[in-house]
Amino acid sequence: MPPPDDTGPGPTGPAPRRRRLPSAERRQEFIAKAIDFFAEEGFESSTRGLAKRLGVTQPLLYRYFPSKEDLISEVYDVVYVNRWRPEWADIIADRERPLRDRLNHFYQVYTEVIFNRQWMRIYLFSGLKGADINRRYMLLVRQRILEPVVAEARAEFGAPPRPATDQEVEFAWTIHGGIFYYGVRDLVYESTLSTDKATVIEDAVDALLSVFQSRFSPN
Amino acid sequence: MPPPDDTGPGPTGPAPRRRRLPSAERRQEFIAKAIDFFAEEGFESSTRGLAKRLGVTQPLLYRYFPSKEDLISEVYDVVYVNRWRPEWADIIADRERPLRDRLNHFYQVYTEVIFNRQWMRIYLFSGLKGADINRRYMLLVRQRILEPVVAEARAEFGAPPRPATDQEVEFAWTIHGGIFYYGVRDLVYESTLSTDKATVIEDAVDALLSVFQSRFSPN
DNA sequence: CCCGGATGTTATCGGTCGATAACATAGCGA
DNA sequence: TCGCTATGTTATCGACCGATAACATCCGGG
Repeated sequence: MPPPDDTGPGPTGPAPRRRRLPSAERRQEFIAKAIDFFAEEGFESSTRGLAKRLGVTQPLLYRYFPSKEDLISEVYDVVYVNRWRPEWADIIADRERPLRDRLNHFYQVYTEVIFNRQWMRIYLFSGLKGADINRRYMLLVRQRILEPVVAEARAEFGAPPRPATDQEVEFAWTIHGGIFYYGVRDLVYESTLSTDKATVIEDAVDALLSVFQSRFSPN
Repeated sequence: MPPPDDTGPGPTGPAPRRRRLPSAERRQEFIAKAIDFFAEEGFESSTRGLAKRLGVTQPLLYRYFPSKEDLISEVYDVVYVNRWRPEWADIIADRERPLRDRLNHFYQVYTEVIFNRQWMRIYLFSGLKGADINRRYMLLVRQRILEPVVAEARAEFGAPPRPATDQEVEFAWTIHGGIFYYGVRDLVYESTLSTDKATVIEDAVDALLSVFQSRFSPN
């Protein structure tokens, strides 16, 4: 007494044929699921595994992407490029508010984007693969986030404007990396973290400000 | 005019047989090279690639390790367990010296161990594989390093001794993670870092102390 | 000197990989 | 409704994977 065939015409027909989708939608679907898949299994995982998760056959992937590496490149683009928000820089530069508020606000919304398992794992996997996309991403962080943060700290504490020194940027990296690593411990290493994100950010911002204050403050 | 055979008897004999080594030494050699190999290529790389790098045939590995996964476990042991120095805790606890000196000294010697490409990459690879060895390592860091650091900061700034709160440990993690991430950027992402390690550590320790001072200091 | 176990190698198995070719059919325009 | 093309599938290729079996040789103890 076999269960009724969902779509097939015959008795357990040749295969329940998949509904056909326009090319653009299929691509989107493939990339979205590929992010999940590669984030979980790593980029060395098989295209067959991905196809299975998509409910399609493996050769179909090759109609949409010339090679596995091309698919991975598109994954990078969606994760790194598309999720960057230009308005983050505005939050940091908004001198209507105290710098502490701005930094807390920035890290709050920034971590809303990067503190998810897919983003974190894709980032770590691609870095280990040697993809220079990570270096480009870090250059973006330095230029759009950290150097502005140093400049704003100078202004906040009454120091004359001057380009951020390497040492100052490096310290901003340390705080930034500390927050980032909190996300890694939570989402990749799955440590059970008892302190909430907002508090961690506030303490990190505290640390950044108190060091920059002692460096930049005229008194 | 063929070059003289190094060891083989015949004219380009069947294969220049590899010198035989006692079992223990061979094992050591295999594990040491496996650390290099897997650190560079990832744990998904083939045992044939490793054997090639070792100059032996691939099945020989299986005389020394029952499976690839067993070999990887030994790699973990050597990297994580054997390189941990119990005396690190002594540096932190030595109240003869100012806490700032102790922390700078500790992070100086700690990073001498973990700031190398093999350690960093093995750590990141194993974490992404879901190996709970990372969670155990982080527990070690928390108990042997971070909780003592918080306790010493309490003592240094005249606060009554009390178990470190989660929030305090989490802040110590942020600073610790910031230093760690400096190593990742240097050795894994191969960013060209212009500020030297000692300065980065000093600034990070500054940040830790100034925040704990404002929390613990009685005045 | 010789023999037997330890230390290696060659050969190979079944499975999986990325990628391609050949074939099938859904579904839209004429 | 017919037919053509885009969207799928099945079948398969050559390479590589972890692992095992069978064979070869070094070398020390008697």
